[in-house]
Amino acid sequence: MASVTIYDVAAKAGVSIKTVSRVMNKEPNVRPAMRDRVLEAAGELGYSPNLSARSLAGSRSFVVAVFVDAALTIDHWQSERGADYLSRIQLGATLVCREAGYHLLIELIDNDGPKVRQDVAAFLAALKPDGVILTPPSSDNPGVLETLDKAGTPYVRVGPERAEGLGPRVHMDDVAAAREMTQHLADLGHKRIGFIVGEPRYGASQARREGYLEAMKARGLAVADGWVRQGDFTFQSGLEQAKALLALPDRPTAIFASNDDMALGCIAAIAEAGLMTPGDVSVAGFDDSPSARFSRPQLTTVRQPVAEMSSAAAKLLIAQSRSSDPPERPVDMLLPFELIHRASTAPPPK
Amino acid sequence: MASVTIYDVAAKAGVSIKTVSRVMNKEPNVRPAMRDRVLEAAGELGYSPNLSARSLAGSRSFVVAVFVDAALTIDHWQSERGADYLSRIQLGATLVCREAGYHLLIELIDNDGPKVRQDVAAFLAALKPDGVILTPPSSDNPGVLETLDKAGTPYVRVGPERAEGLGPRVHMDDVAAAREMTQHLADLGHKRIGFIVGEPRYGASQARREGYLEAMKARGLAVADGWVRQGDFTFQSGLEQAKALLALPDRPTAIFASNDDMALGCIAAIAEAGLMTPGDVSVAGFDDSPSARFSRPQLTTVRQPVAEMSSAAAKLLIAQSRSSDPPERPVDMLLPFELIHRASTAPPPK
DNA sequence: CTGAAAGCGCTTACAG
DNA sequence: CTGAAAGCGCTTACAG
Repeated sequence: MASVTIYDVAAKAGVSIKTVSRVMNKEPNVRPAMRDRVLEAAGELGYSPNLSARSLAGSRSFVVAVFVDAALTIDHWQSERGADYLSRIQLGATLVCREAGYHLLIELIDNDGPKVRQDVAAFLAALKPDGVILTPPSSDNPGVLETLDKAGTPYVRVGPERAEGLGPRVHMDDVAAAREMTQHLADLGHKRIGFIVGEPRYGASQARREGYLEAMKARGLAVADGWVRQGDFTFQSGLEQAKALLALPDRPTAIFASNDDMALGCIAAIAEAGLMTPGDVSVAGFDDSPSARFSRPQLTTVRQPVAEMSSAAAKLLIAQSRSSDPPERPVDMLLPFELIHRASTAPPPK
Repeated sequence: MASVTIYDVAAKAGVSIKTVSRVMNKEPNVRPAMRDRVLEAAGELGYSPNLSARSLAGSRSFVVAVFVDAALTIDHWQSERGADYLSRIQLGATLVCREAGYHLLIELIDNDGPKVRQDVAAFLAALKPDGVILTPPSSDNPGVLETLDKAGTPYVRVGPERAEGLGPRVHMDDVAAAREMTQHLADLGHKRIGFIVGEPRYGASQARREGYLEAMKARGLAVADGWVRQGDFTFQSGLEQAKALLALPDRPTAIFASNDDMALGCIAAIAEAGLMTPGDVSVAGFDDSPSARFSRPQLTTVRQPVAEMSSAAAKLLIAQSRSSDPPERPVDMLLPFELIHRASTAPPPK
């Protein structure tokens, strides 16, 4: 019960606590013999430095925080929708933290609340995390960013929409991904390709639409009235918008939905209309969510490097906290996406 | 940058730091006028007590940890399967923590590793969390439980398999849930009901099989050879075992899969065999995962109170950390499941 | 109801 | 290469 402290280890090893501290922190200037003696004593005693004491006395807390939007989280809970994006964010970050002896803290943020700045400032003052990983929409929240800057807490923005000059970011190219997926459909021979836009509050929604429009233009394909439809990232919206697309006089032979949930809705709508995917209508999604492989046919989609982005963010923050160097050149990591070709896309019917 | 400390607030309010401390901790014995003065000073200064200092000097850390299995986590990542269970665990706990001013830490545990005890002991010594939420299989890991007991750290086991006498637990009745689902199928008129068992390492797998067998027996329904098949909770295993069931001479008219992923595999297998769900074969799942509503037909399944279990666990731990009372009578909370009737189950074909 | 003193377990300068 | 002193920002007894 009574914890083992640095004094116990120092006494057992017959050295000063400062030497124990040096060994535990892998600082130089300790003779190998001393080091071994300390390590042995620490091992026998089962000593593990108290993080609070380290944090209070020193400049590091060994804690990395992830800011997650509170409203989105509650929404996911209530709607029983998946939280796949956040799971992946956490997986990537947790693994990196663990390897480095850091700990990951999940912090819920009211991005739209009137007290975001206060909340964030209070959190930073209380916890003094060595770094913060910002997930959307915190990644673009000026109040959050400024508060972090003011506190001098390093952070990395994951998948932000607004460009540079706003602090380090790790992201992927949504425009290019949507462009390539549209090209894939065009390459299969589709000329009439419909598109379902995602929830407008997410910057990614606009980026994906842009990529679609660019590719259509580049291939000289017309975008007829009613082919670009507004969804909201839910299965239901995909179902409805696909129905609308199928009801069009000159209906598309392919539908590109901005995320997998909507794409699954499209497949359901196509089946309900008595048509086949991909025989009559091809469907492409975006995300590579778990359900993309459980659908029949399996979904052609875009794999986002979500876990990789958060791993990269965690690594950056940990490296920075270790070196305490000035944040060198501005970080701007672009991670590659991947087109996953599965069974939901095929050439259009003859 | 330079943090606001308790001394700044005390100076500004013209009181001692002890009084500030009393106000911040809502301790009694402070005159309302004093309290107001302190609160005002704290507000103007934007003061937020340093958690490390609080933890070091006091007996609370305001941190609740969730133990998550490392291997499972890595597995989920690599297989790109969902981590729905863990998401729900976290959602429930995070919300409660935030409301109470606590912080949630995710800690990866090597449940099968040779150093679990050491790892856990080191974590507890370093972080001194006020409580730990154990998710399966940590909930049943003797090494983990004993280490927590030895350190005197309060914990709650979520969904453990082994019964009482092993510390507080919050769980649901898997046997009853499987029994009721089987009864539901029998009530629809099914007499030939197949069952797909889950990954054997999970205690829930056995419990669900037991519930199925109990209900079959109670209804006087025979369980023919080959009707109980071993799966592993993956879509693929559900697909394969359903194929095997459908190939049986006297094939079942209903299949009850131990989780939704396998149930979705069943639906796929039924379609591949040229049959209809539920027209020819009914399918029931277990979990109410997000994809249960994206499938066609939508899945009849069991909703587990996962978020509710972790909320309850977090509440218990926070209450205990606040009162520092002896852990009263042993906690054993049984939370209700819910049968979700959707479209994948119907009477058997005439 | 209020406060002065001691101490939590470390790291940070600073000496030698 | 090693160590003695001071201090991080709080809470815990203990006085009054």
